[in-house]
Amino acid sequence: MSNKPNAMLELDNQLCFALYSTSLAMTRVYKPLLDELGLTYPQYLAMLVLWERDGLMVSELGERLYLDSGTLTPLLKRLEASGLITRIRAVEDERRVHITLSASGRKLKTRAAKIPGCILSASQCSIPELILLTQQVQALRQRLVA
Amino acid sequence: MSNKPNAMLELDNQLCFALYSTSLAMTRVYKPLLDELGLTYPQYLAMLVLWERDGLMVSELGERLYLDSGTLTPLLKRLEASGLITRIRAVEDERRVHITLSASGRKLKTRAAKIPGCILSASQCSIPELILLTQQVQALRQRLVA
DNA sequence: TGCAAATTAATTGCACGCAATTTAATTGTG
DNA sequence: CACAATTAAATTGCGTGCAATTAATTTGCA
Repeated sequence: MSNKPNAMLELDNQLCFALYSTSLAMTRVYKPLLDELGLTYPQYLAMLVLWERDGLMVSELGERLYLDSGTLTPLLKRLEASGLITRIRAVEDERRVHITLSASGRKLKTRAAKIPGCILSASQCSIPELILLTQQVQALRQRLVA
Repeated sequence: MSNKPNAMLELDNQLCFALYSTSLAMTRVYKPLLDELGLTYPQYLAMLVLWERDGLMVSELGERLYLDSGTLTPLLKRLEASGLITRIRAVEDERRVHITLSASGRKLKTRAAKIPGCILSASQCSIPELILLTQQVQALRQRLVA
């Protein structure tokens, strides 16, 4: 910053805009890679969660992704329509819906495996630099949601 | 990362998700502050640009914000409907539309002046830490758009 | 000069995010 | 047991982002 009167209001001094514009830039880099898999970027994030742990409820998926059912329900319906997941009401508590990978949903993970390397090379970051930046941004997120 | 087989595909190892979720968390912190001004977060960004330099063309605004006319045209129409800006076709080149602040658009800057401080306190960051993180994220953005 | 190429916004269609509400099921309390 | 409170997901409505297309204007070149 500086001693200019409104330096705090300048776009390029704002962390929020750096995050916003960089996140969108990241999504644009993913786009052609995800097009090959038939996924949007938020759908890809949901698949990442399910590849780690299958059978989560919608609300558990939402906690992992910081998204609510208003966002996830239609997104998951599209993944179901694509044949990647199934949405099944829990018998023990019919309010809950469990999200389960289909065979083709599990199989897609192998095709997705090359994506992180592509992104790494596009970001032109060293691995340690990338890890540090990730941790710093995660730490900021934790302070913001508190 | 680690030596686990799919560590690169784990959600919490991904810089992209850190940026995405932190950017959304940031927007949620802004929401109540911007509600008072009657602005959405992207509208606020557009106003930040115009408070720095008035009379830009749509495409110049887009270069600053990394957004295209498909996003900006409807956003700017809403700002015009709110009475904060005017959209005027340039006489020298009628393809161009200049965005100009109205009196109330200029005046809104004084009410917005307190926002950066609120965000700073919510982010619980020291100023030097915030500046450094902003620069690192901006540098990543530059590499991604290249 | 004439006219194709390029430029600038606007439009269309789709997929998010999210606030607010609704629906359905379960829990807790008297 | 009854029934209000709570919980989980779905729905509705609005404002982005963005690809693809369109419309209007200007530029550049034969």
